[in-house]
Amino acid sequence: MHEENINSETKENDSIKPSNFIRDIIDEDLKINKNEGRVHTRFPPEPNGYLHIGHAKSICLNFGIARDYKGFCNLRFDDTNPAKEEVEYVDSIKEDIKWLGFDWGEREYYASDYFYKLYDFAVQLIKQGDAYVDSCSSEEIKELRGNPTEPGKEGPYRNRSVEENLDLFERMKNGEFPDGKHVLRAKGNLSSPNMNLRDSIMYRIRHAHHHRTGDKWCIYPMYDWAHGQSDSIEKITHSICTLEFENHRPLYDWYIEKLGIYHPQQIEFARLNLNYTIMSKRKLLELVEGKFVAGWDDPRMPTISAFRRRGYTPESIRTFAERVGVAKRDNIIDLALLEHTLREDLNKRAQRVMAVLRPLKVTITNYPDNLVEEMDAVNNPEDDLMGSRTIYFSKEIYIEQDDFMENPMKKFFRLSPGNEVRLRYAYIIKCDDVIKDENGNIIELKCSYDPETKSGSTASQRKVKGTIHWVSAKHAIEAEVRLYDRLFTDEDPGGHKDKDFKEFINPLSLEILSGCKLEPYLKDSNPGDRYQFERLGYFCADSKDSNKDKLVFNRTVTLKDTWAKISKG
RNA sequence: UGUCCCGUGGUGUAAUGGUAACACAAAAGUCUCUGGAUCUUUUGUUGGGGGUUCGAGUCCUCCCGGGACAACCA
Repeated sequence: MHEENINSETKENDSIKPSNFIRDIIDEDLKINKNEGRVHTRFPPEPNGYLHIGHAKSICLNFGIARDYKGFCNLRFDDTNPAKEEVEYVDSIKEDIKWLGFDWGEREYYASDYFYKLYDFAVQLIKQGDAYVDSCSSEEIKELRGNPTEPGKEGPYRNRSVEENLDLFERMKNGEFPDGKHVLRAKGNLSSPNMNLRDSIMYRIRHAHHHRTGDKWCIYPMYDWAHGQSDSIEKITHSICTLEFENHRPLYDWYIEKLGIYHPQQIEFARLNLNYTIMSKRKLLELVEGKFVAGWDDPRMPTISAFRRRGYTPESIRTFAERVGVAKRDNIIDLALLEHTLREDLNKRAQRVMAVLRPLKVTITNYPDNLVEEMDAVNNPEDDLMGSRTIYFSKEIYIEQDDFMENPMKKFFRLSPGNEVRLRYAYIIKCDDVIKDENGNIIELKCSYDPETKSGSTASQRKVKGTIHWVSAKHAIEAEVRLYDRLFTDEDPGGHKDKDFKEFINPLSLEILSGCKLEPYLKDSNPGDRYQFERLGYFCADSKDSNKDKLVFNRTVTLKDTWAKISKG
């Protein structure tokens, strides 16, 4: 492995602690010594898909608070629905959190760890008359629940005796009934304007195999019943979740109070939305299952594993999570902000290298046939410690097709007939002749160089307007390069009622280039290594497909390209 | 038309009754052997009405707008 400093941690600006309303609440709690001064959060993913950038925000929030307040953050898998959950997801979630740079220590928990405890809590509520077994079908329950403007109605089973409820519930647990036969419900308030309080379902019967408890259980707790009690068991002080659970908070509090157990505080914040991106796990799963992308870690996905594979650094994602802030209003963050934090980080750390993606052969007619010159190239102008490397120059080189224009438009500073350009770290060349094939395609350029202009020489002061990158033909190595662009053409692909989000998939989101010419320095690159291809962008050796025999690079992000703006407008 | 939540430049976030700020984006310029980076500059903001106050983005009130909620999902 090239042990560049890009693979090591760099300092972030976390000397300035972020301020937000949640930290304000914690500060106030600490002031009155609530929870004996403890701060304990948790990150509670459901293992039913891969984590995405929105989860990264939540991870940074929860683990960041624990870190800054010298508290703890638990990792707790919310695995209460065996139908959707898999160990593959558990493993990927752990990997992603670690990669982001957070550590849950020994505190890896599962809601399923508490199934017995939860069962006992349920028995307690039944005995108190606060829960009952309902034998209505789901359709009947829905019917009786009413709607936001009309109160619900009492069903025929609501006033069963405690004994009968206890008996039925135990038999539910023992597997005496088929799926859907009964449910356990909280005895709430059927006319509450908050639908969540209208006898929320606590348990349903599911004869299903669970990834951790196997076939031990055939009743599974619902989210509302499992979550708050799990928080309480773990003595979580601040249970931070997203806005859609706001209406659930009264129920969260109700269960805790009825049970008389430790009362964590639920606080809701607005989830992250990114333009040109879809964040719904259901839709992401649809993209994966429908083969619209190559998998959860396809570099076009907004998942953490995809960002990793694409070449994003964990630091840049953490910085991003900090910059987007935490508040309660709905937001759509500009993708440009994420790309900015990425470039900012990569600019400081990425090894520079020259690579020609769409090669155009250039023969330097007045250069000696067999001469090879060695030149010194700076590895990172932002970091002297990264040193320099040797590059090779010879009579035949490749330049980028985009760096030549037969009929240059104004402000085109690169190569054109009769014009000069500097070859980075080498000489100034002039285009004398354009060679075309029978179809009129440009296949080669004949140029002449000015021997007096070698980089670094005292006589090299002559200025030309443009500098381009190049690779010596005889020294070049080949690679496949995958150019990734945004997956959707619409700013809000999921926001159209009349159109399916998949209609907005960008047909140009992936372009695969083969036969790209790289400077030989890259031959030892390892999967995951990140580079800046000068003047093009940041690239990362693909972690799955790149190897010694076939190098594959993913474009992480382009450099800012003011020329693209000029040439378009 | 029930309950809850939310409205600050184009996008986000801050200002905790006292000069509306920061970042991104956009635009102009500087510099440059990366049309990158750097540096400089510019544009542009408190949803509306009423009230309290010496003073309101902030407190009160009404209105307007947006979002969430009627899975045996989380």
